[in-house]
Amino acid sequence: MDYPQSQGARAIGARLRRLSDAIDADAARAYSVLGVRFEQRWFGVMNQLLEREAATVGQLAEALGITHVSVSQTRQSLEKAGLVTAEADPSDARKRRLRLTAEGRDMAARLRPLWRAFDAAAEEVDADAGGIVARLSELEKALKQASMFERIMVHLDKAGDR
Amino acid sequence: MDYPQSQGARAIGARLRRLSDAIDADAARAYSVLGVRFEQRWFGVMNQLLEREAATVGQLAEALGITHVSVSQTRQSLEKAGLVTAEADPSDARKRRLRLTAEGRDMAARLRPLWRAFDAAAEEVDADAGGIVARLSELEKALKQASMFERIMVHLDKAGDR
DNA sequence: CGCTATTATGTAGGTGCCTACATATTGTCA
DNA sequence: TGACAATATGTAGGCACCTACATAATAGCG
Repeated sequence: MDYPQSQGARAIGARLRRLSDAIDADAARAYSVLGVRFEQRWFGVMNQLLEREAATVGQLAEALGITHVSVSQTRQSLEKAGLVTAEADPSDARKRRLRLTAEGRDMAARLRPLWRAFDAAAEEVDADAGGIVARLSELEKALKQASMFERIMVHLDKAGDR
Repeated sequence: MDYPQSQGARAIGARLRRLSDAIDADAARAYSVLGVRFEQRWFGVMNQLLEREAATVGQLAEALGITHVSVSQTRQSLEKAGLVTAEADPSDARKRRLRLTAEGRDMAARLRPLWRAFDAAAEEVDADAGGIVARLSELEKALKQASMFERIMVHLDKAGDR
């Protein structure tokens, strides 16, 4: 038994990160094997742009559940790679409308089999891990109901009572 | 239902990361409320040094399940903060022996109640999320048995057969 | 219409980990 | 004993996100 496991619940944050990093690294490796330069964070944005053709930074952020800053930064590297274009929205100069370029669409088509394989691998792993995905949903819900910070503070106050 | 949940298993890596980041941020906030400057990554190293008094970079890396590079970098910021000292091992000049300083011990003592509160909060969340910690262990085991990369490749080959 | 509040997105710097590569030390073997 | 393999740790750069702060545009109100 290694350290994270020996620590029970306390190492949960660290374990989540390491699992995430491991999965990301494996995905990167898969792209690399196909000879494709691809940033993992592009997937969410590209997938959304495939589904809806155009979207603003804010819309993507909301849809993906990340900050607008992350979307903005991702957008910049996507543009640099020629996969996405960004233009001001006609009805509101603050908004930037993002679209896949033809090259972006080609890339997505090319990666479709790989993304399918990702899906299959992920479902397999979910089954092997006793339904981790449903548990993640529950964890997200639990933290939305009461954040770790709030919980920590409650226990800290209790300790202070002694 | 937001995007990560709507994507089922495929967004597992991203979800793990976001949960991890959220928990880290909450922990950071708790330290901040106590007026303590503390890096989350210090916890694992400091806890080990409390338990065993001295340890090498390699030992800590193995115990914590992270790379020696991460330990080395953490050690450097801990030293800079005056919480840890590092000296060459008497029996092997390559090895660096790390120890908590008196200041490091004081810091740990001071944080004990907070770490206790972390533990309690984490166990609470584990219970609320239907035993996520055990599922994480199963996920770790599943990925050790067959990595995401290997699984992706298997499915990719299958797709190629069509 | 002018002012203020709100909204949209960008810049800067940071987090905790990783891989690739590098250097120095120790161990082993002929 | 010397050469080479193995071991220990460090440097550099990267990843995908975050918060704080900033600027510009729009909405709303008197």
